Amino acid sequence: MTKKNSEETFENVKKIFTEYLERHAHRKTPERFTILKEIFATDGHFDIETLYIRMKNHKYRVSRATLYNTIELLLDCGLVTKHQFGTNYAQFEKAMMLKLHDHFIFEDTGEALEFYDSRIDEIKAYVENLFNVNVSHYSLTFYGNSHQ
Amino acid sequence: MTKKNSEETFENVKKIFTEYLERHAHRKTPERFTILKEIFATDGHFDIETLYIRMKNHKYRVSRATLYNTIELLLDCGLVTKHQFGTNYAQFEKAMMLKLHDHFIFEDTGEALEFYDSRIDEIKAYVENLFNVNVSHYSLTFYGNSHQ
DNA sequence: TTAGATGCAAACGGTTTGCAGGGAA
DNA sequence: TTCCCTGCAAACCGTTTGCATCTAA
Repeated sequence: MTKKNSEETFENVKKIFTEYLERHAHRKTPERFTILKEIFATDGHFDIETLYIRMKNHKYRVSRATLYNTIELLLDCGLVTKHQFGTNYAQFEKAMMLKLHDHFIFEDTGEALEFYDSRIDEIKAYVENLFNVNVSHYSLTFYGNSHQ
Repeated sequence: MTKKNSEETFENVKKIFTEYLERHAHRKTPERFTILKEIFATDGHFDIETLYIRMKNHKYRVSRATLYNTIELLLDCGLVTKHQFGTNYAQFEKAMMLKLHDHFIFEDTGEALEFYDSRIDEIKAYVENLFNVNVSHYSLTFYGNSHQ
């Protein structure tokens, strides 16, 4: 992806967040946009502490309270997703606009690989029909190790 | 299921645990078997605090430390499974010997329904082949609400 | 007898909360 | 000017740990 493209992508994301904040009468503070920028500038999963340290290294100091607060907004407007890979702390990642994806976690290192298999959508439809419910989101994670 | 049958089932479970403890040179303490019994006497999910209180109500006092310790053993020998349904505390349930099952969680109440769809095994095979890994376990959970 | 297990309470660590000060609208 | 938001630090709470005591083997 070219630099121009990723800039365009971030502009889209910024617009989505801006509209979300306006729609909910939330203030457009510089902290909120800086956090959004930091999240979209890096790939992969992160937890709050990692994000906190990363922003400090980039000479931008925010409080953990603001990070938790802002992540909540980003989750609510769908720009970030939350994972709980069997640990007792949450991990996040920027939302994939193009397709949903699921995870394989290496049990020894915690490293995450991503995949997508459309059969999950069939299972989802099965569940919605079986229980007469609406599924708003789901989590599919495999855990294991290298073959031998 | 008759009373006789469920007693037989618990005898099996007790035997599995006993053999596990012997194989690993762990002591067969009364606490460990009482905890196992308490877990298999009730259905559904539970967390450590709930189990702790339930045992207290049954006039059997164990420390939380022993509960955490014993749960770890039960997980290791496959008699109990652990879930982390997006919260920051773990939930457990006795292992289903007959079939694996997955969950639908009501977002408002936290209530859990269980289901099984064999297409998950196809996805598992796909992932193992894709990444050249062995999957030791997995987690599939849908979240949502009643249809209207 | 003795190494491993228990119970208690303190420590730990991620997350939440209360509040004074600051800044977006 | 208003009152929502931020930063800080304390509180919170599920989980882990240290240690004296106990007990299964």
